[in-house]
Amino acid sequence: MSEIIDDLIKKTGTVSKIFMDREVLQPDYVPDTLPHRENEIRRLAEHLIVVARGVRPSNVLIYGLTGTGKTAVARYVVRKIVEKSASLGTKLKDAYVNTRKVDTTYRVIAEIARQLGLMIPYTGLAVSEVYRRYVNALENWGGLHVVILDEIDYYVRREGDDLLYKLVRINEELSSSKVVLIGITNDINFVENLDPRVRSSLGEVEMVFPPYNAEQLYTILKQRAEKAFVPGAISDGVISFCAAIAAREHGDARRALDLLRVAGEIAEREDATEVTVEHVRKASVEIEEGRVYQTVSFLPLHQKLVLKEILEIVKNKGSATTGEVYLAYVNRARELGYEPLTQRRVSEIISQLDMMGLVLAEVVNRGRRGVTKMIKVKPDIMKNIEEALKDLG
DNA sequence: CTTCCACCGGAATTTGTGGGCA
DNA sequence: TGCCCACAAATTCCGGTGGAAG
Repeated sequence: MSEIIDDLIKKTGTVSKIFMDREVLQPDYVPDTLPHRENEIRRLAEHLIVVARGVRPSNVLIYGLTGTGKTAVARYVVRKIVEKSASLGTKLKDAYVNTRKVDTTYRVIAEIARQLGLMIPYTGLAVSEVYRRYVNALENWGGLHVVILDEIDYYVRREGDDLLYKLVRINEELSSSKVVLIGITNDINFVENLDPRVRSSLGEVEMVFPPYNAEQLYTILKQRAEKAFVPGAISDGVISFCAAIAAREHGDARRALDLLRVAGEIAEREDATEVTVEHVRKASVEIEEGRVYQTVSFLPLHQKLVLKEILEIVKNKGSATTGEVYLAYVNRARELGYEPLTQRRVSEIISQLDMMGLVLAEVVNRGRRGVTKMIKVKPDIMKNIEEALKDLG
């Protein structure tokens, strides 16, 4: 046992043969330069720079698929301008909220207020109270608050656009201070469901981020790789292989960087001196397997039970329906001494499992035999799921 | 052409927990 | 102390639905 630990310490404790600075490849790392986004940076900066004269710029809406640098550009530009504002003597602060992670109205405003320096308890207050405190704090402070709302499409889909409406009109309540919104979304169509007033205000300025192509991904990876890896530990060919894989999957730079990092980690684990194409292939598999295993093992009890029964039925018959799964689930739950959930709930759980990519659930119409979900499981992840489900016995 | 199955999925409501404020 | 609040999971209620069987 202790040899294993010693061995690990030796490996990580000594200088790595592969990594020079693995931080550079972490998803939350914001690099000093963002290649192929120079135009977007300039446009956003030009738009926001009027804050230097104490003027409030109009709100901005940024579109683009995942991993196209929307968040990085927005945060980068805002950060730079806030840094500059100190020397210009303008009062400027920023707030960044990912509304997919911070996913209720209360938590979004609370988070914005907190980043202005307020102390807001994480529950107990009314939403309107938090809003009031935020407005008061803004008035007392008398500056300009740049608020970045990331992934707002997810938020609006769940909670509606009431909060957005309030935020968009917040300046009417303020005299000494101002708020600027920068909205970021993956979904171009989501604006159509917005209240017209919100749409026109938020969309005063719109920016679209196109996906990266393989060539651009290559330069991005190359730039990071030079900082992240020991010289000679990775070749251009391997980098472009990563870029090609990611480009095939909609030009997602985050994916490409993940791939590079995990490939490096595998190489390190194997005690290799160089990252090879083979390591990248393994990384690609490992990322997927790890994702499946992780999501399954963190599933709550009843979700696991449902998934288990789905697997059971699919193994026998190739596919399952909601009714079959529910029946099997109820029996199993009783057997184990748990009170079964209702069918309505189980139906929802199946939909959730589908969204997580663990099963494929398609709503099908079987004529007189009713409407149900045809549930299947991709054969290549079945073993992974079973492995993660072992503890259910 | 009509019926009618076996669910779907939206909406409202409940339950239980953790907490704020005066 | 009493009243108000947020929130996730679950329940209750119920109006659809679309195509194979009749």
